[in-house]
Amino acid sequence: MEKNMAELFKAMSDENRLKILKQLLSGERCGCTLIDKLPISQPTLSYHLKWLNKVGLTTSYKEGTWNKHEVNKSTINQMIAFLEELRDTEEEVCSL
Amino acid sequence: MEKNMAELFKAMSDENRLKILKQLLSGERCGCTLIDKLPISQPTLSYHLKWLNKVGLTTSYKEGTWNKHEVNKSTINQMIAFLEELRDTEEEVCSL
DNA sequence: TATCTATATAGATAATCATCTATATTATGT
DNA sequence: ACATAATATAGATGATTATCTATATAGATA
Repeated sequence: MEKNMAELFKAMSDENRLKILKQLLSGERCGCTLIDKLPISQPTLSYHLKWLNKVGLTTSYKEGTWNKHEVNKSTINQMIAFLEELRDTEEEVCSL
Repeated sequence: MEKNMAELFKAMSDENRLKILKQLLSGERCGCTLIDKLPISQPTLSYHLKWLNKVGLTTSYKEGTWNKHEVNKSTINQMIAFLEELRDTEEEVCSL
């Protein structure tokens, strides 16, 4: 669990992947629509979508010719929980 | 603000930087103590601390020979806020 | 079957990254 | 002034990354 946190953050460390996530959450569902609003080629989009899937930030399913993508909100919640826990880590008493 | 979110996530995308942050929050304050619990060399630690500083996740000040480091919790809060906003992005109505 | 559309894969490339060793710098204490 | 301790910098290196073009695959339809 801890182990793949770094990987989740890495998935979010790319400007285009962040845009993809945002678009997916705004209602977009398929690559062919996403691509119009991104400054990257179709193979690069495919690469990023695979990345997001691999780390569990999205899921996808085929529907005819196209792929529908969905954001896995529970993964985002995991990240939030991790950051909150990190933020609230208590300082050890008696470190001197 | 949006612009450097990706960079903040990248700062968190490294296992050793995460460990550093956690140690800092647990009360550790100087590199000489941090290094003992990390599988990296001193110059590499220096590199990571610089990274964390650069993106605003930590601040540091000299105290004699050594550097004291502190985590900037407000930056962590920014990240949490960003993720919450992302998670709660509303689906557009009438996308058909 | 031939064609069009959506997506994936292969292969190449330039840039960035994490890491090391060796050395320099800076501050303390003798 | 010298020695020690903490930290930084320089330079090198192998791995990973994001990107491209060209091509392949898969599904839908005429």
